[in-house]
Amino acid sequence: MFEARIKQGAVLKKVLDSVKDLVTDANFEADPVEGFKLQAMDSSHVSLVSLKLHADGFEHYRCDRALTMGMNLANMAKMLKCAGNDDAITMKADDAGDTVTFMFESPDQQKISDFELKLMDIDSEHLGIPETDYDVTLRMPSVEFQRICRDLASIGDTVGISVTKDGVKFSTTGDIGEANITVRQNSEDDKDKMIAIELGAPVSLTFALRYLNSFTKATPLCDQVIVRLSPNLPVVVQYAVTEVGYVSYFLAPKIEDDDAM
Amino acid sequence: MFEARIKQGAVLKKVLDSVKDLVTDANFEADPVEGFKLQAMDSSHVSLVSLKLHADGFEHYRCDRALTMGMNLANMAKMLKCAGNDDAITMKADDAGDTVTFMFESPDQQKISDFELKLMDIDSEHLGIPETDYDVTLRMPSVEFQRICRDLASIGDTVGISVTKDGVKFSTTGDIGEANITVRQNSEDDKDKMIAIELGAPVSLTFALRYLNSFTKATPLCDQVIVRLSPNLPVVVQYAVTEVGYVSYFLAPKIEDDDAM
DNA sequence: CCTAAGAACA
DNA sequence: TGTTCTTAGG
Repeated sequence: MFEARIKQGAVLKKVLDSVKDLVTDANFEADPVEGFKLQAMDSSHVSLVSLKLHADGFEHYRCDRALTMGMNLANMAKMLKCAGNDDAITMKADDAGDTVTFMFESPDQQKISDFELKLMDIDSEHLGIPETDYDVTLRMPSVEFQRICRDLASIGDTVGISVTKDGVKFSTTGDIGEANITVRQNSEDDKDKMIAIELGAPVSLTFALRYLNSFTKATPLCDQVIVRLSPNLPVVVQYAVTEVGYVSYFLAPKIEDDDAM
Repeated sequence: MFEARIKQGAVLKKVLDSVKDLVTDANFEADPVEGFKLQAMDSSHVSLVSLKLHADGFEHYRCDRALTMGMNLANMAKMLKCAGNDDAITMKADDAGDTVTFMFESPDQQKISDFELKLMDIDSEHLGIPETDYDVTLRMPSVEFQRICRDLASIGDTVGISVTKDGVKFSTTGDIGEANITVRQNSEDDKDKMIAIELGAPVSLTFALRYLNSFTKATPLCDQVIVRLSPNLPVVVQYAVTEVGYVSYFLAPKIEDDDAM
């Protein structure tokens, strides 16, 4: 028996919106201790998404034993769209069942819905997510990161990210020309606008913008995004799910990276 | 000679928006006593719409003798869109003419427009609208009814509506799973949010969501919708046109209904 | 917060 | 031309 209730249903809706464009089918894992999580590669097997919602992030969480639930994320998202933004959402599944139920309760309890989604068998490839210290940890407003990735994608296909202690330079080149966007570290009072760089060593790497732009679907989740970089390692783009967990994306750098900033 | 003036032109615009998606061409009837009305089947001949605007709902109403005016509703809507929402609208037609004129007057009389629409000959099939007492009369916020029909249509094609004295359950089934939405009767102070059930006997019927979703195009007309149900009879979905009349829709139930709630 | 209308994209 | 996304309004 698995049952988890989140009061702010809008959070779960946003979480799903942030993964459904990247991954079509995936196994969710409900774990008695670790909570509710998902790890999957995108459909083209290039990038990787890791989602974790801690057990104690839920208003109520019960999971008798670990459960793997294979879902079509588009269909799951379709159902969650039927929840009002103020509704509480409860997910339920029997240990031996082949469905998961989403229950929506309006704040005044006047309207109660339950949506039952058929589960599917999905081969779960095991995914090696590197546990490392990164040379660079960058924090910046998630909307700003989204804007940069979107803007550069209109010029070129890849982005070079070069970080020094002063700032970050995002660069691209395309048929029509080239573009560089530099943002500086600040010590903003306003935490939402903060740009902070933790730097072990300067780093310069190149990534496919197409995937980064998919990652920014998670922008509505939180005000700040965290980007971690190390040479020859996948970049980590991480969004906090307020009070509940996080969504992280991983993308290997292009090898033909030039080290110059 | 027919001439009818309505001060709140926006009402007439909304009325037309609520029928034009369902019916392409139809005969309006102007009657000296009964007012301005329309009865028509939708283009696929499955559902039926009945619109009535009472003579005394108009600021001014003159109709020397009954007049049938065949109009293309899309074209009529196109013209009415040209009226400002605060404009007064006057409809005029000669007894022997083949056009109808819509005159729009801005509140300050600064702008006066008249649009002349060509009438067309339309075979008027006679429509039998059942005059009955219904087992169930359900009143609920029109936006909530709209939301339920839209949400369920993303899962399945038909909706089962089961009414007991406590509440109403809307259910559907589709390829990806199933869904149930239950709303409870309340005694809300706020009349707009009222959900009221008048129940002779419990009823359970099934309808095609496609048509119900067309009906909900009338949602902007008023805050509350009235749904009347009886076994083996078409459902009536009725929207009041404030102070002026109503728009009613009729749709026969699916026969393969199971009676269980 | 939710809807509807407009604008931009495919 | 149809669909989607964004924005403005209720």
